[in-house]
Amino acid sequence: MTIDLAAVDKADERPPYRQIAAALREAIRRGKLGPGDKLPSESELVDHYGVARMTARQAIQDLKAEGLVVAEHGRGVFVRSVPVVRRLASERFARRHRDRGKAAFSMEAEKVGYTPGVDRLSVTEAPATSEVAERLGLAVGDAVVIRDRRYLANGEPVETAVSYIPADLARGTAIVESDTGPGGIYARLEDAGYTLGHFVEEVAARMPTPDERRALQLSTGVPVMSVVRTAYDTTGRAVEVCDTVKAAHAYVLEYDFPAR
Amino acid sequence: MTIDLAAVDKADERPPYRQIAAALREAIRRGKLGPGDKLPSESELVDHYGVARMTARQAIQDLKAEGLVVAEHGRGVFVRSVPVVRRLASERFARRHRDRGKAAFSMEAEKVGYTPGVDRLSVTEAPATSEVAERLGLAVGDAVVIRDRRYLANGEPVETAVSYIPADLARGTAIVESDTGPGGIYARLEDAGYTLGHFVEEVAARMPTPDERRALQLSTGVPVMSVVRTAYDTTGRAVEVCDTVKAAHAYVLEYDFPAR
DNA sequence: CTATTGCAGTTCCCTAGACGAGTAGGCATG
DNA sequence: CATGCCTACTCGTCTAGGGAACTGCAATAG
Repeated sequence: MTIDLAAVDKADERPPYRQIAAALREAIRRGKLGPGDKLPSESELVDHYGVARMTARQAIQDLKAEGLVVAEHGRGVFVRSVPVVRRLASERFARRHRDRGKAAFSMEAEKVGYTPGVDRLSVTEAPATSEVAERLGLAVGDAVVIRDRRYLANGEPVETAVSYIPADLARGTAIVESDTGPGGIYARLEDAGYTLGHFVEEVAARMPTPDERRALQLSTGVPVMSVVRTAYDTTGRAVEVCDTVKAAHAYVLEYDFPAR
Repeated sequence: MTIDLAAVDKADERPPYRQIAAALREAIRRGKLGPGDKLPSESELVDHYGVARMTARQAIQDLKAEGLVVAEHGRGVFVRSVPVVRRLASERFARRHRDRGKAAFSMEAEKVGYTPGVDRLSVTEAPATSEVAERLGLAVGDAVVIRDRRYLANGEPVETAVSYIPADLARGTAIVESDTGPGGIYARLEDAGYTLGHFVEEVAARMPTPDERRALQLSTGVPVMSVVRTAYDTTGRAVEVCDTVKAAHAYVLEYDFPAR
Protein backbone atom coordinates (compact mmCIF):
# COMPACT_ATOMS: atom_id res chain seq x y z
CA MET A 1 0.00 0.00 0.00
CA THR A 2 1.73 3.13 -1.18
CA ILE A 3 -0.60 5.63 0.41
CA ASP A 4 -0.21 6.04 4.12
CA LEU A 5 -3.32 5.64 6.16
CA ALA A 6 -3.48 6.44 9.84
CA ALA A 7 -4.69 3.81 12.25
CA VAL A 8 -8.19 3.87 13.66
CA ASP A 9 -8.29 6.43 16.44
CA LYS A 10 -9.99 5.19 19.56
CA ALA A 11 -10.39 8.73 20.83
CA ASP A 12 -12.20 9.72 17.66
CA GLU A 13 -15.89 9.56 18.31
CA ARG A 14 -16.63 8.56 14.73
CA PRO A 15 -17.16 4.86 14.12
CA PRO A 16 -14.16 3.08 12.59
CA TYR A 17 -15.79 2.55 9.24
CA ARG A 18 -16.30 6.29 8.89
CA GLN A 19 -12.72 6.99 9.86
CA ILE A 20 -11.51 4.56 7.22
CA ALA A 21 -13.83 6.09 4.64
CA ALA A 22 -12.60 9.57 5.58
CA ALA A 23 -8.95 8.50 5.23
CA LEU A 24 -9.58 7.12 1.76
CA ARG A 25 -11.63 10.14 0.77
CA GLU A 26 -8.81 12.37 1.93
CA ALA A 27 -6.25 10.36 -0.05
CA ILE A 28 -8.37 10.88 -3.15
CA ARG A 29 -8.86 14.56 -2.46
CA ARG A 30 -5.14 15.16 -1.97
CA GLY A 31 -4.40 13.37 -5.22
CA LYS A 32 -2.54 10.48 -3.60
CA LEU A 33 -5.11 8.38 -5.38
CA GLY A 34 -5.86 9.78 -8.78
CA PRO A 35 -8.65 8.94 -11.21
CA GLY A 36 -8.38 5.32 -12.29
CA ASP A 37 -6.13 4.34 -9.40
CA LYS A 38 -6.90 1.24 -7.43
CA LEU A 39 -7.85 1.47 -3.79
CA PRO A 40 -6.36 -0.90 -1.21
CA SER A 41 -8.21 -4.21 -1.35
CA GLU A 42 -10.62 -5.25 1.35
CA SER A 43 -8.12 -7.61 2.94
CA GLU A 44 -5.41 -4.96 2.85
CA LEU A 45 -7.72 -2.67 4.77
CA VAL A 46 -8.57 -5.47 7.17
CA ASP A 47 -4.88 -6.09 7.84
CA HIS A 48 -3.96 -2.44 8.07
CA TYR A 49 -6.73 -1.31 10.37
CA GLY A 50 -7.27 -4.54 12.25
CA VAL A 51 -11.00 -4.52 11.66
CA ALA A 52 -13.44 -7.10 10.38
CA ARG A 53 -14.12 -7.56 6.74
CA MET A 54 -17.63 -6.12 6.92
CA THR A 55 -16.25 -2.98 8.51
CA ALA A 56 -13.81 -2.40 5.67
CA ARG A 57 -16.57 -3.18 3.21
CA GLN A 58 -18.84 -0.62 4.80
CA ALA A 59 -16.19 2.07 4.41
CA ILE A 60 -15.93 1.27 0.72
CA GLN A 61 -19.70 1.14 0.52
CA ASP A 62 -19.80 4.74 1.72
CA LEU A 63 -17.42 5.87 -0.99
CA LYS A 64 -19.41 4.00 -3.61
CA ALA A 65 -22.58 5.67 -2.38
CA GLU A 66 -20.87 9.01 -2.86
CA GLY A 67 -19.99 8.07 -6.39
CA LEU A 68 -16.31 8.60 -5.62
CA VAL A 69 -15.17 5.10 -6.48
CA VAL A 70 -16.32 2.23 -8.65
CA ALA A 71 -15.98 -1.45 -7.73
CA GLU A 72 -15.21 -3.92 -10.48
CA HIS A 73 -15.92 -7.50 -9.68
CA GLY A 74 -12.74 -9.51 -9.47
CA ARG A 75 -10.46 -6.53 -10.19
CA GLY A 76 -10.65 -4.05 -7.42
CA VAL A 77 -12.10 -0.72 -6.42
CA PHE A 78 -11.04 2.24 -8.51
CA VAL A 79 -11.25 5.99 -8.21
CA ARG A 80 -13.78 7.21 -10.68
CA SER A 81 -12.44 9.15 -13.60
CA VAL A 82 -14.72 12.05 -14.35
CA PRO A 83 -15.05 12.85 -18.01
CA VAL A 84 -17.26 15.88 -18.05
CA VAL A 85 -19.31 16.83 -21.05
CA ARG A 86 -20.01 20.50 -20.88
CA ARG A 87 -22.87 21.70 -22.97
CA LEU A 88 -24.14 25.22 -23.37
CA ALA A 89 -27.89 25.18 -23.75
CA SER A 90 -27.83 27.31 -26.87
CA GLU A 91 -25.00 25.23 -28.33
CA ARG A 92 -26.94 22.06 -27.94
CA PHE A 93 -29.14 23.22 -30.82
CA ALA A 94 -26.47 24.84 -32.93
CA ARG A 95 -26.44 21.81 -35.19
CA ARG A 96 -29.50 23.15 -36.92
CA HIS A 97 -27.05 25.34 -38.80
CA ARG A 98 -25.22 22.37 -40.09
CA ASP A 99 -21.74 23.63 -40.80
CA ARG A 100 -21.34 26.00 -37.93
CA GLY A 101 -22.78 23.40 -35.60
CA LYS A 102 -20.42 20.68 -36.68
CA ALA A 103 -17.43 22.93 -36.21
CA ALA A 104 -18.48 24.11 -32.79
CA PHE A 105 -19.29 20.59 -31.80
CA SER A 106 -16.01 19.00 -32.84
CA MET A 107 -14.08 21.82 -31.22
CA GLU A 108 -15.90 21.13 -28.00
CA ALA A 109 -15.35 17.42 -28.54
CA GLU A 110 -11.62 17.81 -28.90
CA LYS A 111 -11.40 19.87 -25.78
CA VAL A 112 -12.94 17.23 -23.54
CA GLY A 113 -11.98 14.11 -25.46
CA TYR A 114 -15.57 13.42 -26.27
CA THR A 115 -16.57 11.08 -29.07
CA PRO A 116 -20.30 11.12 -29.53
CA GLY A 117 -22.63 8.44 -30.81
CA VAL A 118 -26.08 7.02 -30.71
CA ASP A 119 -27.15 3.44 -30.31
CA ARG A 120 -30.51 1.84 -29.73
CA LEU A 121 -32.69 4.15 -31.73
CA SER A 122 -36.35 3.33 -31.96
CA VAL A 123 -39.22 5.26 -33.54
CA THR A 124 -42.79 4.36 -32.66
CA GLU A 125 -46.21 5.91 -32.53
CA ALA A 126 -48.41 5.71 -29.47
CA PRO A 127 -51.13 7.58 -27.58
CA ALA A 128 -49.87 10.43 -25.42
CA THR A 129 -49.68 9.95 -21.68
CA SER A 130 -51.09 12.66 -19.46
CA GLU A 131 -47.64 14.16 -18.77
CA VAL A 132 -46.76 14.41 -22.43
CA ALA A 133 -50.23 15.52 -23.47
CA GLU A 134 -50.15 18.36 -20.95
CA ARG A 135 -46.82 19.65 -22.14
CA LEU A 136 -47.74 19.37 -25.82
CA GLY A 137 -51.17 20.86 -25.32
CA LEU A 138 -52.86 17.70 -26.60
CA ALA A 139 -55.61 15.52 -25.21
CA VAL A 140 -54.61 12.36 -23.41
CA GLY A 141 -54.55 9.56 -25.96
CA ASP A 142 -53.79 11.75 -28.99
CA ALA A 143 -51.21 10.09 -31.21
CA VAL A 144 -47.58 11.12 -30.77
CA VAL A 145 -44.43 9.93 -32.49
CA ILE A 146 -41.89 8.68 -30.00
CA ARG A 147 -38.19 8.73 -30.76
CA ASP A 148 -36.29 6.77 -28.11
CA ARG A 149 -32.51 6.75 -28.20
CA ARG A 150 -29.39 6.38 -26.15
CA TYR A 151 -26.29 8.52 -26.43
CA LEU A 152 -22.75 7.37 -25.90
CA ALA A 153 -19.63 9.27 -24.95
CA ASN A 154 -16.32 7.47 -25.32
CA GLY A 155 -18.25 4.28 -25.97
CA GLU A 156 -20.10 4.52 -22.67
CA PRO A 157 -23.79 5.30 -22.40
CA VAL A 158 -24.31 8.68 -20.76
CA GLU A 159 -27.82 9.72 -21.69
CA THR A 160 -31.17 8.41 -22.77
CA ALA A 161 -33.53 10.67 -24.62
CA VAL A 162 -37.16 10.21 -25.55
CA SER A 163 -38.75 12.76 -27.85
CA TYR A 164 -42.49 13.14 -28.28
CA ILE A 165 -43.80 14.92 -31.35
CA PRO A 166 -47.51 15.35 -32.18
CA ALA A 167 -48.17 12.71 -34.84
CA ASP A 168 -49.88 15.16 -37.17
CA LEU A 169 -46.66 17.18 -37.33
CA ALA A 170 -44.37 14.22 -37.78
CA ARG A 171 -46.23 12.01 -40.25
CA GLY A 172 -44.84 12.15 -43.74
CA THR A 173 -41.58 13.78 -42.65
CA ALA A 174 -38.15 12.34 -41.91
CA ILE A 175 -39.01 12.62 -38.23
CA VAL A 176 -40.47 9.13 -38.42
CA GLU A 177 -37.31 7.78 -40.09
CA SER A 178 -34.27 6.46 -38.27
CA ASP A 179 -32.11 9.07 -39.92
CA THR A 180 -33.76 12.44 -39.67
CA GLY A 181 -31.20 14.00 -41.97
CA PRO A 182 -29.01 17.07 -41.45
CA GLY A 183 -30.09 19.24 -38.56
CA GLY A 184 -32.23 16.57 -36.98
CA ILE A 185 -35.88 16.85 -36.09
CA TYR A 186 -35.70 20.56 -35.40
CA ALA A 187 -34.62 21.22 -38.98
CA ARG A 188 -37.46 18.96 -40.22
CA LEU A 189 -39.96 20.82 -38.09
CA GLU A 190 -38.79 24.09 -39.59
CA ASP A 191 -38.97 22.53 -43.07
CA ALA A 192 -42.58 21.75 -42.27
CA GLY A 193 -43.23 25.39 -41.49
CA TYR A 194 -42.95 25.43 -37.73
CA THR A 195 -40.35 28.07 -36.93
CA LEU A 196 -38.90 27.41 -33.51
CA GLY A 197 -39.43 30.17 -31.00
CA HIS A 198 -38.15 29.12 -27.64
CA PHE A 199 -37.38 26.19 -25.39
CA VAL A 200 -38.23 25.49 -21.78
CA GLU A 201 -36.06 23.08 -19.86
CA GLU A 202 -36.92 21.59 -16.48
CA VAL A 203 -33.86 20.31 -14.69
CA ALA A 204 -33.97 17.99 -11.71
CA ALA A 205 -31.60 15.54 -10.08
CA ARG A 206 -32.38 12.28 -8.36
CA MET A 207 -31.14 8.74 -7.94
CA PRO A 208 -31.85 6.51 -10.94
CA THR A 209 -34.46 3.81 -11.00
CA PRO A 210 -33.07 0.30 -11.46
CA ASP A 211 -34.10 0.48 -15.12
CA GLU A 212 -32.19 3.69 -15.64
CA ARG A 213 -29.21 2.31 -13.81
CA ARG A 214 -29.16 -0.58 -16.22
CA ALA A 215 -29.68 1.54 -19.33
CA LEU A 216 -26.89 3.94 -18.41
CA GLN A 217 -24.69 1.29 -16.80
CA LEU A 218 -24.49 3.36 -13.64
CA SER A 219 -22.79 2.03 -10.58
CA THR A 220 -24.18 2.56 -7.13
CA GLY A 221 -24.27 6.11 -5.94
CA VAL A 222 -24.37 7.92 -9.25
CA PRO A 223 -27.30 10.32 -9.56
CA VAL A 224 -28.97 11.28 -12.80
CA MET A 225 -30.07 14.61 -14.13
CA SER A 226 -33.51 14.65 -15.59
CA VAL A 227 -33.97 17.33 -18.23
CA VAL A 228 -37.35 17.72 -19.83
CA ARG A 229 -37.25 20.15 -22.73
CA THR A 230 -40.29 21.50 -24.45
CA ALA A 231 -39.83 23.21 -27.81
CA TYR A 232 -42.30 25.88 -28.91
CA ASP A 233 -42.73 27.42 -32.33
CA THR A 234 -43.06 31.16 -32.79
CA THR A 235 -46.83 30.95 -32.40
CA GLY A 236 -46.41 29.40 -28.97
CA ARG A 237 -47.45 25.92 -30.01
CA ALA A 238 -45.51 23.10 -28.33
CA VAL A 239 -44.01 21.02 -31.11
CA GLU A 240 -41.77 18.62 -29.20
CA VAL A 241 -41.15 17.32 -25.72
CA CYS A 242 -37.78 15.71 -25.09
CA ASP A 243 -37.34 13.79 -21.87
CA THR A 244 -33.67 13.09 -21.20
CA VAL A 245 -31.96 11.26 -18.38
CA LYS A 246 -28.27 12.00 -18.12
CA ALA A 247 -25.60 10.28 -16.04
CA ALA A 248 -24.80 13.11 -13.65
CA HIS A 249 -21.06 12.52 -13.58
CA ALA A 250 -20.87 13.10 -17.32
CA TYR A 251 -22.58 16.47 -17.58
CA VAL A 252 -22.36 20.07 -16.63
CA LEU A 253 -25.22 22.03 -18.18
CA GLU A 254 -24.64 25.64 -18.98
CA TYR A 255 -27.36 28.26 -19.36
CA ASP A 256 -26.88 31.83 -20.43
CA PHE A 257 -29.80 34.17 -19.94
CA PRO A 258 -30.30 37.93 -19.83
CA ALA A 259 -31.02 39.93 -16.70
CA ARG A 260 -34.47 41.38 -16.13
CA MET B 1 -47.24 -6.99 7.94
CA THR B 2 -50.13 -5.70 5.90
CA ILE B 3 -48.36 -5.65 2.55
CA ASP B 4 -47.87 -9.04 1.00
CA LEU B 5 -44.34 -9.86 -0.02
CA ALA B 6 -43.43 -12.94 -2.03
CA ALA B 7 -40.83 -15.34 -0.69
CA VAL B 8 -37.27 -15.33 -1.98
CA ASP B 9 -37.23 -17.19 -5.27
CA LYS B 10 -34.39 -19.67 -5.55
CA ALA B 11 -34.82 -19.82 -9.31
CA ASP B 12 -34.43 -16.06 -9.56
CA GLU B 13 -30.84 -15.36 -10.51
CA ARG B 14 -30.84 -12.11 -8.55
CA PRO B 15 -29.34 -12.27 -5.08
CA PRO B 16 -31.88 -12.37 -2.27
CA TYR B 17 -31.18 -8.86 -1.06
CA ARG B 18 -32.05 -7.51 -4.49
CA GLN B 19 -35.24 -9.51 -4.61
CA ILE B 20 -36.26 -8.15 -1.24
CA ALA B 21 -35.39 -4.62 -2.29
CA ALA B 22 -37.38 -5.06 -5.49
CA ALA B 23 -40.42 -6.30 -3.56
CA LEU B 24 -40.34 -3.29 -1.27
CA ARG B 25 -39.73 -0.92 -4.14
CA GLU B 26 -42.69 -2.40 -5.93
CA ALA B 27 -44.89 -2.01 -2.84
CA ILE B 28 -43.96 1.66 -2.74
CA ARG B 29 -44.52 2.15 -6.45
CA ARG B 30 -47.95 0.53 -6.28
CA GLY B 31 -48.89 2.77 -3.40
CA LYS B 32 -49.22 -0.06 -0.88
CA LEU B 33 -46.66 1.92 1.04
CA GLY B 34 -47.29 5.65 0.80
CA PRO B 35 -45.09 8.59 1.82
CA GLY B 36 -44.48 8.50 5.55
CA ASP B 37 -45.47 4.86 5.92
CA LYS B 38 -43.28 2.53 7.90
CA LEU B 39 -41.55 -0.36 6.17
CA PRO B 40 -41.46 -3.81 7.76
CA SER B 41 -38.74 -3.82 10.40
CA GLU B 42 -35.49 -5.64 9.86
CA SER B 43 -36.51 -8.53 12.07
CA GLU B 44 -39.87 -8.81 10.32
CA LEU B 45 -38.03 -9.13 7.03
CA VAL B 46 -35.68 -11.68 8.58
CA ASP B 47 -38.64 -13.77 9.77
CA HIS B 48 -40.60 -13.39 6.56
CA TYR B 49 -37.82 -14.18 4.11
CA GLY B 50 -35.76 -16.48 6.27
CA VAL B 51 -32.54 -14.57 5.67
CA ALA B 52 -29.88 -13.15 7.94
CA ARG B 53 -30.29 -9.71 9.33
CA MET B 54 -27.42 -8.27 7.29
CA THR B 55 -29.17 -9.45 4.15
CA ALA B 56 -32.38 -7.65 5.06
CA ARG B 57 -30.32 -4.62 5.96
CA GLN B 58 -28.63 -4.57 2.59
CA ALA B 59 -32.01 -4.54 0.85
CA ILE B 60 -32.99 -1.51 2.90
CA GLN B 61 -29.58 0.00 2.25
CA ASP B 62 -30.32 -0.12 -1.46
CA LEU B 63 -33.59 1.72 -0.99
CA LYS B 64 -31.86 4.30 1.17
CA ALA B 65 -29.20 4.80 -1.48
CA GLU B 66 -31.97 5.42 -3.99
CA GLY B 67 -33.42 8.03 -1.71
CA LEU B 68 -36.69 6.16 -1.59
CA VAL B 69 -36.77 5.62 2.17
CA VAL B 70 -35.36 7.20 5.31
CA ALA B 71 -34.24 5.27 8.38
CA GLU B 72 -34.87 6.71 11.83
CA HIS B 73 -32.92 5.25 14.67
CA GLY B 74 -35.16 3.48 17.15
CA ARG B 75 -38.31 4.11 15.16
CA GLY B 76 -38.16 2.38 11.82
CA VAL B 77 -37.66 2.94 8.13
CA PHE B 78 -40.11 5.25 6.40
CA VAL B 79 -41.05 6.06 2.85
CA ARG B 80 -39.77 9.50 1.99
CA SER B 81 -42.19 12.30 1.27
CA VAL B 82 -40.99 14.52 -1.53
CA PRO B 83 -41.80 18.23 -1.37
CA VAL B 84 -40.71 19.91 -4.57
CA VAL B 85 -39.81 23.56 -4.98
CA ARG B 86 -40.01 24.73 -8.56
CA ARG B 87 -38.08 27.82 -9.56
CA LEU B 88 -38.00 29.52 -12.92
CA ALA B 89 -34.57 30.96 -13.63
CA SER B 90 -35.90 34.37 -14.61
CA GLU B 91 -38.18 34.40 -11.57
CA ARG B 92 -35.32 33.81 -9.22
CA PHE B 93 -34.18 37.37 -9.88
CA ALA B 94 -37.56 39.01 -10.04
CA ARG B 95 -37.11 40.28 -6.52
CA ARG B 96 -34.98 43.09 -7.85
CA HIS B 97 -38.28 44.71 -8.73
CA ARG B 98 -39.44 44.55 -5.19
CA ASP B 99 -43.21 44.58 -5.39
CA ARG B 100 -43.69 42.54 -8.51
CA GLY B 101 -41.13 40.06 -7.23
CA LYS B 102 -42.77 39.63 -3.86
CA ALA B 103 -46.11 38.97 -5.44
CA ALA B 104 -44.78 36.43 -7.86
CA PHE B 105 -42.81 34.83 -5.11
CA SER B 106 -45.60 34.46 -2.60
CA MET B 107 -47.94 33.19 -5.30
CA GLU B 108 -45.39 30.55 -6.09
CA ALA B 109 -44.96 29.92 -2.39
CA GLU B 110 -48.65 29.35 -1.82
CA LYS B 111 -48.81 26.91 -4.68
CA VAL B 112 -46.18 24.57 -3.29
CA GLY B 113 -46.55 25.29 0.41
CA TYR B 114 -43.15 26.90 0.55
CA THR B 115 -42.10 29.18 3.36
CA PRO B 116 -38.72 30.70 2.69
CA GLY B 117 -36.05 31.85 5.06
CA VAL B 118 -32.37 32.36 5.62
CA ASP B 119 -30.27 31.37 8.59
CA ARG B 120 -26.55 31.30 9.20
CA LEU B 121 -25.56 34.36 7.23
CA SER B 122 -21.92 35.33 7.29
CA VAL B 123 -20.08 38.06 5.42
CA THR B 124 -16.31 37.99 5.20
CA GLU B 125 -13.49 39.22 3.01
CA ALA B 126 -10.77 36.89 1.73
CA PRO B 127 -8.39 36.36 -1.17
CA ALA B 128 -9.96 34.76 -4.23
CA THR B 129 -9.30 31.11 -4.95
CA SER B 130 -8.31 30.15 -8.48
CA GLU B 131 -11.83 28.97 -9.35
CA VAL B 132 -13.44 32.19 -8.21
CA ALA B 133 -10.70 34.36 -9.64
CA GLU B 134 -11.09 32.77 -13.05
CA ARG B 135 -14.81 33.32 -13.15
CA LEU B 136 -14.59 36.89 -11.90
CA GLY B 137 -11.66 37.74 -14.16
CA LEU B 138 -9.45 38.57 -11.19
CA ALA B 139 -5.97 37.45 -10.21
CA VAL B 140 -5.69 34.68 -7.66
CA GLY B 141 -5.45 36.29 -4.26
CA ASP B 142 -7.34 39.46 -5.13
CA ALA B 143 -9.72 40.39 -2.33
CA VAL B 144 -13.33 39.29 -2.66
CA VAL B 145 -16.30 39.73 -0.34
CA ILE B 146 -17.86 36.40 0.54
CA ARG B 147 -21.50 36.12 1.53
CA ASP B 148 -22.22 32.65 2.89
CA ARG B 149 -25.78 31.72 3.73
CA ARG B 150 -28.21 28.85 4.07
CA TYR B 151 -31.78 28.82 2.85
CA LEU B 152 -34.68 27.06 4.51
CA ALA B 153 -37.96 25.78 3.14
CA ASN B 154 -40.62 24.75 5.60
CA GLY B 155 -38.02 25.11 8.33
CA GLU B 156 -35.72 22.60 6.67
CA PRO B 157 -32.42 23.57 5.06
CA VAL B 158 -32.57 23.04 1.31
CA GLU B 159 -29.76 25.13 -0.10
CA THR B 160 -26.44 26.71 0.74
CA ALA B 161 -25.23 29.65 -1.25
CA VAL B 162 -21.87 31.40 -1.29
CA SER B 163 -21.54 34.63 -3.24
CA TYR B 164 -18.22 36.14 -4.24
CA ILE B 165 -18.09 39.81 -5.18
CA PRO B 166 -14.90 41.67 -6.10
CA ALA B 167 -14.03 43.64 -2.97
CA ASP B 168 -13.59 46.90 -4.84
CA LEU B 169 -17.21 46.71 -5.97
CA ALA B 170 -18.60 45.74 -2.61
CA ARG B 171 -16.70 47.96 -0.18
CA GLY B 172 -18.73 50.85 1.12
CA THR B 173 -22.03 49.39 -0.03
CA ALA B 174 -24.72 47.41 1.78
CA ILE B 175 -23.28 44.28 0.17
CA VAL B 176 -20.93 43.96 3.12
CA GLU B 177 -23.84 44.29 5.57
CA SER B 178 -25.98 41.45 6.86
CA ASP B 179 -29.07 43.11 5.46
CA THR B 180 -28.44 44.18 1.91
CA GLY B 181 -31.71 46.05 1.74
CA PRO B 182 -34.54 45.78 -0.80
CA GLY B 183 -33.60 43.93 -3.96
CA GLY B 184 -30.52 42.34 -2.46
CA ILE B 185 -27.00 42.57 -3.77
CA TYR B 186 -28.09 42.85 -7.38
CA ALA B 187 -29.98 46.02 -6.62
CA ARG B 188 -26.94 47.37 -4.73
CA LEU B 189 -24.67 46.56 -7.67
CA GLU B 190 -27.00 48.49 -9.95
CA ASP B 191 -27.07 51.35 -7.43
CA ALA B 192 -23.27 51.38 -7.74
CA GLY B 193 -23.56 51.80 -11.49
CA TYR B 194 -23.11 48.24 -12.68
CA THR B 195 -26.16 47.48 -14.81
CA LEU B 196 -26.67 43.75 -14.99
CA GLY B 197 -26.46 42.28 -18.47
CA HIS B 198 -26.72 38.54 -18.28
CA PHE B 199 -26.17 35.48 -16.13
CA VAL B 200 -24.46 32.19 -16.84
CA GLU B 201 -25.44 29.18 -14.77
CA GLU B 202 -23.53 25.92 -14.67
CA VAL B 203 -25.68 23.08 -13.39
CA ALA B 204 -24.32 19.74 -12.23
CA ALA B 205 -25.52 16.95 -9.97
CA ARG B 206 -23.57 14.68 -7.64
CA MET B 207 -23.68 13.05 -4.28
CA PRO B 208 -22.97 15.42 -1.40
CA THR B 209 -19.75 15.48 0.55
CA PRO B 210 -20.15 14.65 4.24
CA ASP B 211 -19.94 18.36 5.01
CA GLU B 212 -22.74 19.16 2.63
CA ARG B 213 -24.80 16.31 3.95
CA ARG B 214 -24.49 17.79 7.40
CA ALA B 215 -25.21 21.36 6.30
CA LEU B 216 -28.34 20.37 4.40
CA GLN B 217 -29.33 17.61 6.82
CA LEU B 218 -29.50 15.16 3.95
CA SER B 219 -30.07 11.52 4.60
CA THR B 220 -28.24 8.85 2.73
CA GLY B 221 -28.94 8.64 -0.96
CA VAL B 222 -30.03 12.20 -1.63
CA PRO B 223 -28.04 13.90 -4.39
CA VAL B 224 -27.37 17.62 -4.63
CA MET B 225 -27.53 20.00 -7.51
CA SER B 226 -24.60 22.33 -7.80
CA VAL B 227 -25.46 25.58 -9.52
CA VAL B 228 -22.71 28.12 -10.09
CA ARG B 229 -24.07 31.40 -11.38
CA THR B 230 -21.91 34.18 -12.73
CA ALA B 231 -23.47 37.60 -13.12
CA TYR B 232 -22.14 40.00 -15.75
CA ASP B 233 -22.83 43.68 -16.18
CA THR B 234 -23.68 45.16 -19.57
CA THR B 235 -20.00 45.76 -20.29
CA GLY B 236 -19.29 42.06 -19.87
CA ARG B 237 -17.51 42.41 -16.55
CA ALA B 238 -18.22 39.59 -14.07
CA VAL B 239 -19.58 41.21 -10.94
CA GLU B 240 -20.63 38.23 -8.86
CA VAL B 241 -20.19 34.48 -8.64
CA CYS B 242 -22.77 32.59 -6.64
CA ASP B 243 -22.00 28.97 -5.80
CA THR B 244 -25.11 27.16 -4.59
CA VAL B 245 -25.64 23.61 -3.46
CA LYS B 246 -29.27 22.54 -3.44
CA ALA B 247 -30.87 19.43 -1.97
CA ALA B 248 -31.95 17.73 -5.17
CA HIS B 249 -35.27 16.47 -3.86
CA ALA B 250 -36.39 20.02 -3.18
CA TYR B 251 -35.77 21.59 -6.57
CA VAL B 252 -36.79 21.55 -10.17
CA LEU B 253 -34.99 24.29 -12.08
CA GLU B 254 -36.71 25.83 -15.04
CA TYR B 255 -34.97 27.62 -17.90
CA ASP B 256 -36.62 29.40 -20.76
CA PHE B 257 -34.40 30.39 -23.67
CA PRO B 258 -34.95 31.40 -27.27
CA ALA B 259 -34.18 29.22 -30.28
CA ARG B 260 -31.26 30.04 -32.62
C1' DC C 1 2.30 -21.01 -31.66
C1' DT C 2 -2.36 -21.23 -30.06
C1' DA C 3 -5.93 -22.55 -27.12
C1' DT C 4 -7.26 -24.34 -22.92
C1' DT C 5 -6.91 -25.06 -18.13
C1' DG C 6 -5.80 -24.05 -13.53
C1' DC C 7 -4.94 -21.01 -9.91
C1' DA C 8 -4.39 -16.99 -7.13
C1' DG C 9 -6.31 -12.66 -6.14
C1' DT C 10 -10.24 -9.92 -5.67
C1' DT C 11 -14.87 -8.61 -4.97
C1' DC C 12 -19.63 -10.00 -4.15
C1' DC C 13 -23.01 -12.14 -1.40
C1' DC C 14 -24.39 -14.23 2.65
C1' DT C 15 -24.60 -16.35 7.50
C1' DA C 16 -25.07 -15.89 12.56
C1' DG C 17 -24.45 -13.88 15.84
C1' DA C 18 -23.11 -9.47 19.51
C1' DC C 19 -23.51 -4.99 21.78
C1' DG C 20 -24.93 -0.08 21.66
C1' DA C 21 -28.24 3.43 21.43
C1' DG C 22 -32.58 5.77 20.49
C1' DT C 23 -37.88 5.42 20.94
C1' DA C 24 -42.28 4.39 22.73
C1' DG C 25 -45.20 2.72 25.99
C1' DG C 26 -46.57 0.26 30.11
C1' DC C 27 -46.10 0.18 35.02
C1' DA C 28 -44.76 0.92 39.65
C1' DT C 29 -43.61 4.23 42.89
C1' DG C 30 -43.95 8.55 45.07
C1' DC D 1 -52.01 12.00 39.22
C1' DA D 2 -47.24 12.73 37.85
C1' DT D 3 -42.81 11.19 37.60
C1' DG D 4 -39.42 8.14 36.60
C1' DC D 5 -38.01 3.45 35.56
C1' DC D 6 -38.05 -0.62 32.85
C1' DT D 7 -38.77 -3.28 28.95
C1' DA D 8 -39.57 -4.30 24.18
C1' DC D 9 -38.58 -2.90 19.81
C1' DT D 10 -36.05 -0.36 16.53
C1' DC D 11 -31.83 0.74 13.74
C1' DG D 12 -26.47 1.36 13.94
C1' DT D 13 -22.23 -0.79 14.26
C1' DC D 14 -19.13 -4.55 14.64
C1' DT D 15 -16.95 -9.40 14.69
C1' DA D 16 -15.50 -13.61 12.18
C1' DG D 17 -15.97 -16.02 9.16
C1' DG D 18 -17.53 -19.11 4.16
C1' DG D 19 -18.81 -19.85 -0.59
C1' DA D 20 -19.63 -18.01 -5.31
C1' DA D 21 -18.19 -15.33 -9.21
C1' DC D 22 -15.12 -12.85 -11.86
C1' DT D 23 -10.32 -11.35 -13.61
C1' DG D 24 -5.69 -11.79 -14.98
C1' DC D 25 -1.97 -14.52 -15.68
C1' DA D 26 0.82 -18.43 -16.01
C1' DA D 27 1.36 -23.11 -17.05
C1' DT D 28 0.06 -26.72 -19.86
C1' DA D 29 -1.87 -29.45 -23.70
C1' DG D 30 -2.69 -29.59 -28.52
